[in-house]
Amino acid sequence: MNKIILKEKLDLELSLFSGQAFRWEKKLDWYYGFIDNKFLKLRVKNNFLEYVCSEDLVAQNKIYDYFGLSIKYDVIFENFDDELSSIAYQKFKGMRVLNQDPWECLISFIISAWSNVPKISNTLHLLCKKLGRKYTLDEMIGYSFPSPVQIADLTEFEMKSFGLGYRAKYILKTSKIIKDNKTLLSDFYDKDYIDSLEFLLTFPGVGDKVANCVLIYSLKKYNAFPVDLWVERLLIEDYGLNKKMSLINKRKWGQNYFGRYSGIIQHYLFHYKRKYNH
DNA sequence: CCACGGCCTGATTC
DNA sequence: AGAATCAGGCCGT
Repeated sequence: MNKIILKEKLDLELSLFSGQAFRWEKKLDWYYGFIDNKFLKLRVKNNFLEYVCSEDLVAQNKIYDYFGLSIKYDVIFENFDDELSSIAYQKFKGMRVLNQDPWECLISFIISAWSNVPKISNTLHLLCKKLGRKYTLDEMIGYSFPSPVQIADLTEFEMKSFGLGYRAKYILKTSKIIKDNKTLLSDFYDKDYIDSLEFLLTFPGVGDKVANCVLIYSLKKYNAFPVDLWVERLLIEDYGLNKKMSLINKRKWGQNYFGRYSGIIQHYLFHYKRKYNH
């Protein structure tokens, strides 16, 4: 067993099950899933993040980075004077915006379009079970996320058997674009928000919302601001935006109002709205 | 540039 | 029961 000292509060339940990642499983007090493409389990105990790896050891800094633990959330929220944001922060303290694998994140959010969390999880599981490498840890089985090449070689018929529906061709086309250019996504770590956004928008099945999800949940663009159904309702009902305003203008308004870390604040507000307001 | 309708699918509702 | 409706949007017109 390995340990990481926590200086920031970390709530695994909130971080892993707040709609940003779809493949974690909880059993007893452990959370099983993949970080850096390696199967492991995690739990938090007495200010330590404990973890056990299946085969290959995961570098400690990769885990640290996955939960974005170098970012001080207290500072972000203390420096931003907004009642609803403070309430959401106090309620869900310990919920971290993850830095996932960009490739898996991209596919996950293309699948998420006009769908729901259980369905997204199920589809991803079927896809990984079909193509991923199998790992075991305790009694749990995990399948790694397939590469672009592996997915690109599937037929549309096979894809639809995962329940992908009309998204199947988006996933296929996107995989084929990335297939021959492996650094295409990780290159965005070094590029700014606008360049990354514009490039992501060229992928089929990727619009403004999905692109912003990939930017905030995997590429560390902390001012990315996905406007989904819930955030849109929030902006209209709680921040007085005009219903008629276009989605992109709502997104820009959010980025301007919530500032440099608007994406992190967005995640708290999204979770708050979704949980308490329907 | 903006508004609108159609869309795979599985769960839930009536 | 079986038809409508709904759900973390995107694309084409």
